[in-house]
Amino acid sequence: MASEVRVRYAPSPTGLPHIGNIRTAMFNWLFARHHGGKFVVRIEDTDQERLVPGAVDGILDGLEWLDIDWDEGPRVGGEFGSYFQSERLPLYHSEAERLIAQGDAYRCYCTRERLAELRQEQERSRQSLGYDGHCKRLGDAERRTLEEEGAPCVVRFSMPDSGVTHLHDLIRDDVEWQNELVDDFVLLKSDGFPTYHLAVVTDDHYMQISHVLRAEEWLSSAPRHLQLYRALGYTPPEHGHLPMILGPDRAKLSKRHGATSILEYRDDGFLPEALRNFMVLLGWSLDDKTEVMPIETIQRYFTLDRVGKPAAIFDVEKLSWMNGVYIRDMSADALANAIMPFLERGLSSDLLPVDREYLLRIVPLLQERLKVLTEAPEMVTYFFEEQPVYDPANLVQRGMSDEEAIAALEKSLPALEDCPFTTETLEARLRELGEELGLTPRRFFGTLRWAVTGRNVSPPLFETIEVLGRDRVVSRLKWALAQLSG
RNA sequence: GGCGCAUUCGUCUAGCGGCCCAGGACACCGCCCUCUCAAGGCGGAGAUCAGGGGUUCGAAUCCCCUAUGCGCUACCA
Repeated sequence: MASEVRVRYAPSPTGLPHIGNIRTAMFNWLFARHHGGKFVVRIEDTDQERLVPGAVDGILDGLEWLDIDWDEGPRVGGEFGSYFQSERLPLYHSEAERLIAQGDAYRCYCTRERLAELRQEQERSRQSLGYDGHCKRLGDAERRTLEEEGAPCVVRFSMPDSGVTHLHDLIRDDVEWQNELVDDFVLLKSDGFPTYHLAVVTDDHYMQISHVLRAEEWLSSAPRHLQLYRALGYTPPEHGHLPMILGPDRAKLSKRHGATSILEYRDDGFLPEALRNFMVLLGWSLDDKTEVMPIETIQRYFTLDRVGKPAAIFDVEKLSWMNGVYIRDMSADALANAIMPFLERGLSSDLLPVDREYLLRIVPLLQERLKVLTEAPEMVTYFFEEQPVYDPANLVQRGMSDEEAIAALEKSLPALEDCPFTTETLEARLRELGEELGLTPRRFFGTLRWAVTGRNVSPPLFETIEVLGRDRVVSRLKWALAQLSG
């Protein structure tokens, strides 16, 4: 590629970005990293009415959490700033004025009422929708009068009324539109802010964006943008319209599809690495079998020719599976760090603070049983409780008599009191004891499991006993015995 | 209504004319392992490649039509 690759992610701070939006950001970022180019973030805050306070930080925090770094934009600056469109108004105005002077745009004084009526009328008569060009045909005198009156107005782009606009899309190949079918869209709103169309085209030009990679929902706007580039005398960047991500109901992702913001996935116990890996697979693939791969691999092989066209449905089940894969791959230390905030939030306060050394020994026991971090607190409570509370009836396993259960506990106590406390020695000793008692491992260990953890499922018994330590285990066995004989 | 895009197992996908009566993964089912739960291993079921026409010796792959889905059709992005 002759000139430098420069791509951008241009979110509008009207809310927190959902997974589809971030996936688009990530594809841009991957494209930039793959080509050794620049990834810029630009905030498209041109709709004053829909601005949501805090949205910008939410967006940027989400990117940072995913470790998607940007070379230019908010928080990092850059030579093409400002990276907030609301701070670039004079630029849009001068571009609009130029277009008016050239005859490629005109002021439109149509009221919202007239526009609404027009639309109604068009719908009624089943005509194609769109502005009818009323103000384009205003006479000079008429126009002057309105101007002198200071009538509110917008600036509209004057679309060619014939010919076709052609786009060679990097993902969808060749697409064409009849110019007469696209109406004279608004460039500048009456509040002086540009619309997306004007802002995106001028900024992409001045920020020297080489490739516009955005979601497919923008494909219909491409002819407008292409015509704008032409009228402004700019060379348009390459375009690639990425497949969209749909909710389980096949509709465009929105707030009602559960987790909306990217940060919610963090709070729901997903790892950024897993989410990233999963997201990239929505619309891109390496080959016919590789799915779990490090980000370096993804960056190395990320090319547009491996991006698919059809929209994808977001499947949380598979994300959870992949999260589990990533969890199993972590070091005990890293997992302990990742889990800590969830324990601090999910464990009852009297069990806090968590002893990190102790946690480090627990972590290997739950590592391969964890899918999402939020499951952790529930899985480890009995490691921290003084005495788990449960129905003593559970100590008597199915097919066992009360006497057998009592005997199992009574005989185990002295063994646990003097046996070297390692998984191996404990296992050898207790297996032997089980045989002496004539109990199947299933029943014997089942009883002990309840006594030790207060649960019917847990990590392997002997490991669990070792980690819990002699004092806790002995006292829990005594408690169990007291319950049964009491 | 108009315009545009899309269409391979329930879901994510491989496939860019013969390797495909279609491969992998999640989920599902079974077996093995086993002190429970997982993890892991092995196996199974699951797609007449949306439907119909062509082109070709040969089509999931190219062309046309239809259907369906989605997107756009705002002084929202």
